[in-house]
Amino acid sequence: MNAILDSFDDISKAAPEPIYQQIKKTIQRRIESGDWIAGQKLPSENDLVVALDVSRMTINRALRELTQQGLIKRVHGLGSFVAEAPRHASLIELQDIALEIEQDGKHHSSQVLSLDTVAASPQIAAQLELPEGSQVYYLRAVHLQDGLPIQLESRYVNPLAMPEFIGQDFSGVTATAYLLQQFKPDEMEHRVRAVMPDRAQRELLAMEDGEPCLQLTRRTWSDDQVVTYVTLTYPGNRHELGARYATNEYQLR
Amino acid sequence: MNAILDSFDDISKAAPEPIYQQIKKTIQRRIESGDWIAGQKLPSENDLVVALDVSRMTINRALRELTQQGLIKRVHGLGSFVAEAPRHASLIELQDIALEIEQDGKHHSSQVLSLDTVAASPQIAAQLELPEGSQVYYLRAVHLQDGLPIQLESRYVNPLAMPEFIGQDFSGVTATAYLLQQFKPDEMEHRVRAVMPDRAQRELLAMEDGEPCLQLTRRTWSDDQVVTYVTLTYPGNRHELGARYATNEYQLR
DNA sequence: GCGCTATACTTGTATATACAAGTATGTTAC
DNA sequence: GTAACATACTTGTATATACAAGTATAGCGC
Repeated sequence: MNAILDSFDDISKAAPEPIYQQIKKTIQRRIESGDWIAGQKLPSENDLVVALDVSRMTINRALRELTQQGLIKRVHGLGSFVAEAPRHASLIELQDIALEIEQDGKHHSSQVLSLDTVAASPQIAAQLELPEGSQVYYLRAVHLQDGLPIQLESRYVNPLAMPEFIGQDFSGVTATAYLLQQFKPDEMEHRVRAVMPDRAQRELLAMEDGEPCLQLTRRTWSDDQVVTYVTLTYPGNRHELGARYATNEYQLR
Repeated sequence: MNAILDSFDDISKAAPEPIYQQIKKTIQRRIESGDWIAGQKLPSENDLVVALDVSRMTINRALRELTQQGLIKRVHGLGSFVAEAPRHASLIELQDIALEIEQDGKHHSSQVLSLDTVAASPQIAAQLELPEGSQVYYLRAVHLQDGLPIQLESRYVNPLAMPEFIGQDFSGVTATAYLLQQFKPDEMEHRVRAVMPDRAQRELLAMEDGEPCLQLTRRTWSDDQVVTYVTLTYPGNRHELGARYATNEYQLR
């Protein structure tokens, strides 16, 4: 146990860096170096109070923030433990096509192809977690960047969750923007595939023969209901998904 | 100003929920409802101490955690302000192919096609941020899931950053796993495209004619150097990228 | 007008203390 | 043996207090 506490040599109250930060970094280094392994018990707050001659609140703050960062886990009444190593996740950001285009300094427009109430096929009903044959809203639209088609939107909406959807005018706002305004999603599922477009899609996207598409499908939950199930199809040669991040700009809990 | 403080009616010291939580939620609701707009100044800690009859440390904790969550911004000596609304980001997780396959309960194997030192083409040199014609390491490998090819890896490695790379044996560990073990990336860039494979790729991936591929390219930085630039090619009909998240499992700062 | 200083207000950090509440263990009563 | 209880140790929260340090402003001296 003393060996563990010895790790905390270099805590200095005179240093310009706050004490709680120094404690955090010390622990963080030990964990990331693999020196302390997952599940291992950390010294208790009181142990550290004695060893470092620092107030318990200061130590509490350090450990609390490490917990928020996912490096350690704390159990009320039991102690603090090194957390399992997080999955190494890399992330791609997806956002509303209209925003994305306009951030590029280009002009976005869209064209609604259809907006109807239809009976859900078994497949669609399953995706929306509704009984087969339920009435659902179905929107089809093309999004253009400087006049060139760049995204095909095929969206099913759960009328129980979004009754107003059918009456909206989507020439001005995108359905994505409208829905995000209406509710706060609490769960999302994404899939990205490469597919060959059928002829109708190829024509709508003004694509050459033999060109593939990037296809993104997304389901969005709110209140344990699937609100919307959307398939976005992009011409493979005209669009790519991507992002660049500093690795501490995002966090997975 | 009083109108703002009136929002804090429902703070109860007797409630089972901690006071700092109640304060956080109250503020969070006001911000998310659009009631308080970006840039608006919040009451100071001392204002809240008086208004809520709560210790300053409790309020400090609430505001500090809201800052960590990105909902507010605090300026030392000035005050606390409602933060700009975060971009609405949705994320896809990418991870080592070997891990992904084995988490699926399937068997991963890989085959190194080549591992050489080559002169970087202008394009490759640019991606690696090296002078044209630099010597770089070049690895090509196929990854198989239960014997079926599922990923083609084409990786360039900066020898200045990873001199040991060329001497490794990648039949046991994947290059991804090896590199992640060697250094901690501090920045990453991802792109996802749909492409048609050339004949060599099609054969390596055992694909039918006319099938598209999902192509992911990634650049990884450490110490402001590009360490590796990799292109991963997946058969479109055999693999998709995806993830499902509760929206508060990730966070973008 | 210009520059300096004093002042008031803000957030940031650290401490000492207190009590609540969860977990595990040992002990006692039956 | 088993159930109830006591105890020791842990984290979780809340308070009162103190000082440091950043920002803006008012007022003063010149």
